Amino acid sequence: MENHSLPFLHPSLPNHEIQTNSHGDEGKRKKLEAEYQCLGAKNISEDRDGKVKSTGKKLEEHNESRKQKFAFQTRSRVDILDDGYRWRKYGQKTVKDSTFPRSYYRCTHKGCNVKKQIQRNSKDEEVVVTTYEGTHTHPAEEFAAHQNFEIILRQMQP
DNA sequence: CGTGTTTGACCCGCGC
DNA sequence: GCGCGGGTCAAACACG
Repeated sequence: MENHSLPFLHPSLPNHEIQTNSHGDEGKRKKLEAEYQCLGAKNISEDRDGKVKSTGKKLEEHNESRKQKFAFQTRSRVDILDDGYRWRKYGQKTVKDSTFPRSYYRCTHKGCNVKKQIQRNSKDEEVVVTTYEGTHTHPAEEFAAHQNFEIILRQMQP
């Protein structure tokens, strides 16, 4: 409330738990939660150099910038929540245990490699699982983030 | 024209 | 080693 940016995009935010509003797939949710916590604990190195010549892995930069993942669920009809950032879709895959595909977004900014994936639950169509990965290195645009901030907060509280 | 979406191919880790 | 599941690339396309 004191900042313009959303709380789940802050680097200093601890690992928030996934909203346990689902009345089904509790085991799966717990598994997902554990996975996310594990991912948040360890650092994920991104080495996607296999495109050109994957003769060997280049670990030139093993910086300790741990990519944190943060997932939460919201109840909304539309799966695109404008959080004040500009996202460019770069992929869409179908997950096995879900009838709806999962969309992959990336923040369109120079040097800001923040990824975000949006998945809709197959059981409850209204439930949208949003997973953020990384931290923005630039301020967000301030047009409608305020409104959506309130909406998301309202949806996140039990 | 510039920017974002679509969509199949490709890559990679993992289990068998 | 091979198939599968998941993540990404990038060319083609759509739209202002």
